[in-house]
Parts: sequence; C-alpha cells; structure tokens
Amino acid sequence: MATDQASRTSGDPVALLETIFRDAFGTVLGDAGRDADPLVRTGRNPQFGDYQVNGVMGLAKQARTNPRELAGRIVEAAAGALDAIAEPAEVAGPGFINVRLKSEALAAMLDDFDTPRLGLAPDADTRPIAIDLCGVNIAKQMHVGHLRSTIIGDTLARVMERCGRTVHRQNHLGDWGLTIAMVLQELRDRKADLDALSLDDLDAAYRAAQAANDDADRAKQTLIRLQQGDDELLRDWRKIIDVTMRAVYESFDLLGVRLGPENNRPESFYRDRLDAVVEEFLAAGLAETDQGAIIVRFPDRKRPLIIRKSDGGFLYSTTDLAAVKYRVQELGACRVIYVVDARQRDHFRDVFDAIRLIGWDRLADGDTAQLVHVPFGSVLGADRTPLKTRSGENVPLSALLNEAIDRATTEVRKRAAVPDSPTHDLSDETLASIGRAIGIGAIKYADLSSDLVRDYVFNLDRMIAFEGNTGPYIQYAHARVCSIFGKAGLELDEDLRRLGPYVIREPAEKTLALALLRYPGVVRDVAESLEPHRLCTYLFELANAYSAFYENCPVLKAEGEARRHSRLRLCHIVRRVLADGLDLLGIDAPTRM
RNA sequence: GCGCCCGUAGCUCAGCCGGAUAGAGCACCGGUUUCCUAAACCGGGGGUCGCAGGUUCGAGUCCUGCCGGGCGCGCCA
Repeated sequence: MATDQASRTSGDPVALLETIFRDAFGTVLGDAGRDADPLVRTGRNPQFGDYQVNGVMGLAKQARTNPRELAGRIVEAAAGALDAIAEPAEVAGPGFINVRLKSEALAAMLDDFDTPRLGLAPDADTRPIAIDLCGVNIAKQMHVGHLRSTIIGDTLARVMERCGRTVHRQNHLGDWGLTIAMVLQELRDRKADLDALSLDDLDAAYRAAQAANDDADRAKQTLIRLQQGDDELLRDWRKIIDVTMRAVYESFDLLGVRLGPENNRPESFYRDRLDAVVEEFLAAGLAETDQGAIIVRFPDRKRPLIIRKSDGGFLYSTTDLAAVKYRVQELGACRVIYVVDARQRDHFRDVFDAIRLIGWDRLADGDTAQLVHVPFGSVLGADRTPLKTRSGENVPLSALLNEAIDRATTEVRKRAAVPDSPTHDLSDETLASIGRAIGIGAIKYADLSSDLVRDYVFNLDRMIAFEGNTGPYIQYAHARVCSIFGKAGLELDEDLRRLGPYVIREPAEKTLALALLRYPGVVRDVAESLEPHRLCTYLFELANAYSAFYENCPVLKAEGEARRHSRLRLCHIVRRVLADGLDLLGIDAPTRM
C-alpha cells in the first residue's frame, strides 16, 4: 500500500504529504482549508521529525481558533492516509505538525525514485522558454564579464531542459552598433588584411577605435553605409565576425557549454524590425518626440526609455524591444529570461515595462509571458575591484580558464604519482582531461554556488580546494562513490534494481535517503527561482550525508546480503544524483581523479 | 540630487513565499583513529543577524527611517 501511494508522486515525499494534508485541511476547514498551502517543509532538526507542516498556525489565525487544537483535528483527519507511510503525526510547539516516515515507506519511495529520471517528472507546461545569455561583442575577446552570463545561462537552460522544457538559448551578439563601425573604419584606415587577421589584431583595432573618438563622425558615416548594405563593408563585417566567433566557439568548447552557431541571434538579426518597433510605439500613443529623440515615458519614474536617437539611429533598447517581441510572439516563449550583469537592472526594468505597456508580452494562448532579468554581480580581483590586468584591461577569459586548468592538472598529476593512488595507471592524456574537468568545474562551481547578485572575489586557491563547498569536492565525492562498484565487481551503469529492496535501518541511512528524495524538488525549485546556488548547496549536503553514511555503515562488509545489496543501491543512486546534479551545473564528473 | 542592490561568526557564504535553540566550510583549540574507505573523524570556542523603531502568537526574513559599501541615472552597449 505504501508503494502505491509513493509511486503516484515519483517518490517525492513532500508532494505526497502536501496532498495528504491539503485533504485534511479541507476536511476540517472546508474550501478555505483546501485552498491553503499546508507548507510542508523538510525538518531542520531531526528531533522534530523528518518533515514539518507549518501551515496550521496561519489558518488558525484566520479561523480565529486555537492553533494547537486545530492542529490536533488536522492530525486526526490525516491519520488514515498518513498511516500507510508515517508514524502517527505529532503536534508540537505553537501548532507545528511533525511527521516521521516509516522506514518501509522510505524504502518504497527510494525504489520509486530509483529510475533514470531520478523522480523528476516532466513539467505539465510544455511551452518553450527563451534564455538570453553570453552576449559577446564582435571584435573583442571574451573576458571574465561574459563568463558569468554564459555559464549561469547554460545552467538554467540545462535545469529547465531537465524539467522537460524546450529552451531557446539566445546569444545576443553585439555585432551591429557604432563600435563595430568604428572598428571597421579603423581597420580600413590601416589597410589591414582581413583574411590574415588575428583576434589580437581585432582587439587592438577595437581599443584604438575607442581611443580615437574624434573620428566619431566618420564612424557614423561608416555605420550608415553598413546599415544601407554596402557590399564591400558587409564583406569585411562578416570577416571580423568569423574571426571573433572562431575564438568564441573554442571557449564554449573548453567551458563545456551547450552553445553554437544555431544559438546566435545577433543585434543584426533584428535590424529590419527596428523601424516597426518605433512606429508601433508611436501609433499606440506610447512614444513621443523629445529634443529630437523618440522616447517612452513611464508613469512612476522620471527616466524615459529612448528608442530612437535624434539622428535617427536606433539603440540597444530598440533591439531589446524587438528581441522580446520575437521571443514571445514568434518563439512562443512563456518565460523570457535575461542573464545579464546587475548594472543593467534599470535598463531591463524599462524595457520590460515598455513591452507590457504595448502588450507584446501576450502569448497566442492569451497568457502573459514572464519577463525576467537574472542579475549577477561582478567578478572582483584580490583588491576587491572588478578584475582587470595590471595595465587596466579586461582579463581574457582564456587566460583565466587556462590558469585554473594548469593548477588542477598539476594537482591531479601529483596525486597520480603516488604508487597506490587509484589514478596511478592512467595515461598522461587521461590525467590532462581530468585536470581540465576539475579546473573548469572549480571555476563554474565558484560562480554558481553563491547568490548570483553578489560580487565575488576570483580566488583560485579557494575554488580549487578539495575541501569545503567547492566543485572539486563534489567531483571527488562522486569519484569516491564510483570506486566502490569496481571493488564490488559491478559496472557503473548497471541497473541494480535486481539486487532487491532498499532496507533503511541506521540513522545515517535514513538521513541519506531523506537527502536523496529531496533532489527532484530542488531541481524544480532552481527552475522556478532561477537560483543555481540552491542546487550547489544541496549537492554539498548530499555529499556530506553520503560521507557520514560511508563512515558509519559498512557497504561491502555489511552483515547479510539484503543489507549489503541495499547499501550498494544507495551508493549507486548517490552516484547518479551527484553526476546528474553536476551535469545540470555543466560540470563533468570523472570516475577517477 | 534621485533610484536600485548588498550588509549574518576572524574570513567565505547558506538560511527554503515569517516558524521551533541562526547553520556550514575555512581558520583556531582539544581529543580519537589506521578502518570495506581516494577528501580522516568527533568535540569546543566564537553572533546585540549594520543601527533604531513598527507589524505579528512568532522577524535574519515583512514595513519605515538612518548608517556603511557597491552600482546606475536621456540620445554607448
């Protein structure tokens, strides 16, 4: 019976308890109770049970009754349904309800959870989602500023894809502004051979062009010719895009992000739509001419949004309006997510509000698309100012990645040199690929593991440490689990369900089982909140729960076959959750390191 | 000047639409251990949650004001 109940929720006890208590609330309080959220939470303190129901106290206030007494009646109403999976619930404190799962129910839930999907059912909503990420500029090297947008965006995309969603990753390349015209102008002045151009040459031309802004008028002329479709200029323009993107794709490859040419929706993609954007705002009476420019005003702030300059040119705001419209109306995205630097908060607030004013957030099905900016903080150097080289320039991304990889590879080789090390027999090539996985994992995890809006100091020593809440620590935990299967004579990806049921007896086993069952909820939570650090925190806690389990519960030497098989299955599912979680973070999980 | 964000242990950070005694890692101090075990383990000290009010049965969490730091603010992106 417990198995039947649990299987309806793919082994997610929180969902199951929510159903049970929602029913009980309804029985006791009618519709008011049924509509309320029971607020089922995992217990923070084992002494108060495995799960607690916190929703009673709020309801008692509304119903003007004694919360403890109400909790008692709800426990009574839930008792029948609860009996299959839990010990009798207890009322505690001012009106908490504490629930302790029966160990057979826990075992049954784990069994349901033990599938390739790891308990994560696809979302009922199948509409696509658009994520704006990366946003590199043509003629510039990728630098640390693009790192965060790229890896955060890729992670959010992976999480949502894991929830069964179609995600349109949109790389909004900066390929069409005045700066590009300036670079083109600079290169023509130099009579540069565009077929032999390196990215360093381009970068130099970009900086030279920026320095020489006395030529702004000539650059504007160049821009106008480019926008009018001058053949020669367009040809050169495509060449500098090629040079830039070749290096960008190399960085994507090294970083292991799922981005390629198919994700490119550069500014130029929208160039034929910009006139219409301005026209429609004017026609709707939402835009006005002011000092020669065309602006959108908002009722609640002084700052207007300029959508066309007084010289007739368009701005990034115009392009962003066109892009949101495209993503909602043509891609059908019910969420349009921008993973962009926190400094652009005001900009996105204005753009999104303008979209709402004109109604371009309306989907074909009548719903309103959610427009959301995911703001992230800056990467700082040791001096706590934004990371720059000594000469004051942006640090190229490749330099950062290579340093991390070098450090990690050195560490891996050092460990492999020890004769009885598990990596001692690996080829140099394999060790190098492990080093790459650890170096990249360290950088990504450091970027994703704390609240995104906070600035953080780029500190390789801390990132690459094998202790604490770091990428290498999680990878290490995974590799250690892997080593058990070899000793047990099992393959890593073998289906171990044939070994028989889970047996949950020891406290460390129970803690581990409860941690495992939280996984689907955590993934859904990240998809909803857009806060990847919650997944990092979870993986760290799971790794710790596993560590305590492994310390306290013999696996290979467990007494009795049933217990040994159950523990092997626990190891097996821990390995898969760690690997799956790391994959959602875009981090490789080597089996040895 | 206006606006936004941040302020939790010595350091780096968690704290799940307000919920029980505010947690973890690193560092520090004390103890245990050579195990199926690739990061050893257990315990301890350390906090007026920036400050002051307010709402609430209950506030690190919500509201108001202030302090400190960061960022943004009409034709760059």
